[in-house]
Amino acid sequence: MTRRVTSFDVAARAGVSQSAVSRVFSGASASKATSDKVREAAEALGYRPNVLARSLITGRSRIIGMVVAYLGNPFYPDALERFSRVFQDEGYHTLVFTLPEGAGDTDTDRIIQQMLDHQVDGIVLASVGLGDALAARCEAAGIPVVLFNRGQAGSGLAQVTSANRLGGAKVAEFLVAGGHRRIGHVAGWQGSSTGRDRTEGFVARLAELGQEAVGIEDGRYDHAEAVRATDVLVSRGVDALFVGNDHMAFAVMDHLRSALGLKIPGDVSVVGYDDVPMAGFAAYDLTTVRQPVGRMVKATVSALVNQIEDKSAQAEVTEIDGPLILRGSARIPEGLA
Amino acid sequence: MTRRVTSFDVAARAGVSQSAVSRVFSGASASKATSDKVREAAEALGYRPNVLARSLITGRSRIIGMVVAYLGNPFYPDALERFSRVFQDEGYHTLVFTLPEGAGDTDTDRIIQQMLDHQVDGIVLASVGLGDALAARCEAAGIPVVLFNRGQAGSGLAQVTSANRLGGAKVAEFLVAGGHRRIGHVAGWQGSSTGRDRTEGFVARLAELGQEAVGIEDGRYDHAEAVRATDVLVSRGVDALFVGNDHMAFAVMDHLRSALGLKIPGDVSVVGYDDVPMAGFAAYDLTTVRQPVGRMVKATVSALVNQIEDKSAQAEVTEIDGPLILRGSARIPEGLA
DNA sequence: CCTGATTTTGCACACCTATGCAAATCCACG
DNA sequence: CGTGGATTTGCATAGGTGTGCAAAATCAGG
Repeated sequence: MTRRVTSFDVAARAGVSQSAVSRVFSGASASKATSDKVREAAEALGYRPNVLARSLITGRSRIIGMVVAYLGNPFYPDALERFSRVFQDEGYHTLVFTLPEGAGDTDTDRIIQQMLDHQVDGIVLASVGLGDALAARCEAAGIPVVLFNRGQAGSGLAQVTSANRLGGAKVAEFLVAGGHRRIGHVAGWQGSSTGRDRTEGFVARLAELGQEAVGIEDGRYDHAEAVRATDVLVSRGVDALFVGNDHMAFAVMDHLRSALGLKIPGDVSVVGYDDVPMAGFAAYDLTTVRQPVGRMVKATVSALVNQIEDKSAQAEVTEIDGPLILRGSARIPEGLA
Repeated sequence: MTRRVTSFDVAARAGVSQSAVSRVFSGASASKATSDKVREAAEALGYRPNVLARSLITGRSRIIGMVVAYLGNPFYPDALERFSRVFQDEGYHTLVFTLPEGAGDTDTDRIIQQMLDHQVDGIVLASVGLGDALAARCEAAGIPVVLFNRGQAGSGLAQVTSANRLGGAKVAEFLVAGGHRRIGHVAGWQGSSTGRDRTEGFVARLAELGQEAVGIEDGRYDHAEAVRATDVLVSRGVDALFVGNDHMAFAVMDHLRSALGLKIPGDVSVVGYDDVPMAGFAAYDLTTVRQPVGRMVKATVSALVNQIEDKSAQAEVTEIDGPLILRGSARIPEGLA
């Protein structure tokens, strides 16, 4: 295999110095004349700047570390695909880090170390399941971080979520307006801010409307747990269930229909959260609160890039509102179409 | 922020030369004595070798380029997550490249160029939707490539697939044994080897059993196309459908039940391909051929790593057999439990 | 203790680009 | 043409590691 073409080769051919070549390709000042000569020579030789050498000296890799924990919930692959695309458009690339199932401190440390090794310019933490420790250490390492779909109160970290409290409230209003009087809640993991916020907004609005949940069970964003929670709530005679995310809602609906023989929404109305593509499939036809993935991703990227390019930029906290999508899994109040 | 700790700092503290430090950390020969001194000093200073500098000089980045096109089919996120994990264990990392929807040659070239820029050590092409051009150019660039879940006859490229022909044959046997006599096929994209192979195996076995498909329609691995195909086949009075992958099978089942009011498997049996997690959900309970993702991923990684570490290693072509998973979406022949 | 074979070590350079600094060039104006 | 100021250019070095080569150290054996 032939040797790589370097900036020296281009310089020689263009009759200028290596630094001139460097300046042309890094966008620094250069006269029209040399710029033209350099570009022509580069074109002829097939020259491309060596990203590694460039990163070595500038200390910027144009690589983003993306930490994910569980792609089984289809919300995340969707987000990941968009992230990759948007970052690509911004001239960054996405290095994926996967945290093992029951990730302990050792694993966390190893991941961080690996990200530091690769000198990632920024980090996206894209999973509610990631412990606070990880975020704290990234922060400590001096690398810009944005939490995606996950908050952390008082941490001073940038974060992008949907309007979870508001979303929970919308569901409460919708179910009450639908005439439900025995409402249960299979909550998102209460160890996560998204889970807690949705639950809080839901409960608060319910109270304002003069109702109280028949029961609240933590589904931990897990299929088996959600099924267990469903059993508990059904035994208390619920006529509607607000489920902490779509992924659990599918398990809940399956269980209600197949194992318990209940009709949806005849016997029980079900409302989810996320509006993943599958929610629109006829088999579920799930009424749910949409998380606007596209806008959330764009906001995350822009917040991160801001922090990278202007280290003094302070951490933004963004909340994006999403609509309640009406489908067939929950009784629809009269006059709402 | 404080300056990075370099191998010189460690050398100074350990009372040896920088090259000694380098040798210790790159596993070259070094006496026990210096090795100990160096490790101790490194520990004390918190030294870690600079990956960029190392890559710059060795020309090996320990980064794998992973090209994906569509994560909407849950088979791929599952694979991606496993890839990331297995590569991590092997000391590699995964840089994700996303190909836009209707990717033309321009996009393809750009992706390749970016992978070359980052000097990836190897490439995994993980999507049936990727054109042959991409694979050819990676090959031409002299970078080891493995096709995942995708073949390319006579290309000389390494590839890992499931036993698609055999899988198709299994479905044919199963449906015929189940007493079906009007069998239709919503095929996987016939522009891909996986799609073609499954169809071929299916058709051939059907012929051996003295039957012929009532109709074969290309579903192109797309929801809308699959629905269209279903309409065509139902109009010909099918009593069973073999669908080219689970992702389409869900759309087919939704359409059969909701739009056409047919019972599964009462009126029509449905069999899919992949056995993605969702296939086990009660709402679909899909009988399907399992693609053993775990083993396929391991085989892919091992084939790629082999090629990277021994450039003369020839491209392996691996086919992994997977079982037919019996569930409730298709009539089960007597005596098969 | 000496010799030859073997291992370990240090020196110096290569990898390729960005950038501070000073010299050189350019431009406009008197 | 001369002068001051603004731009452009080249020189030299930094960024941190791996590695060929020769010198030094170690070891075994007589």
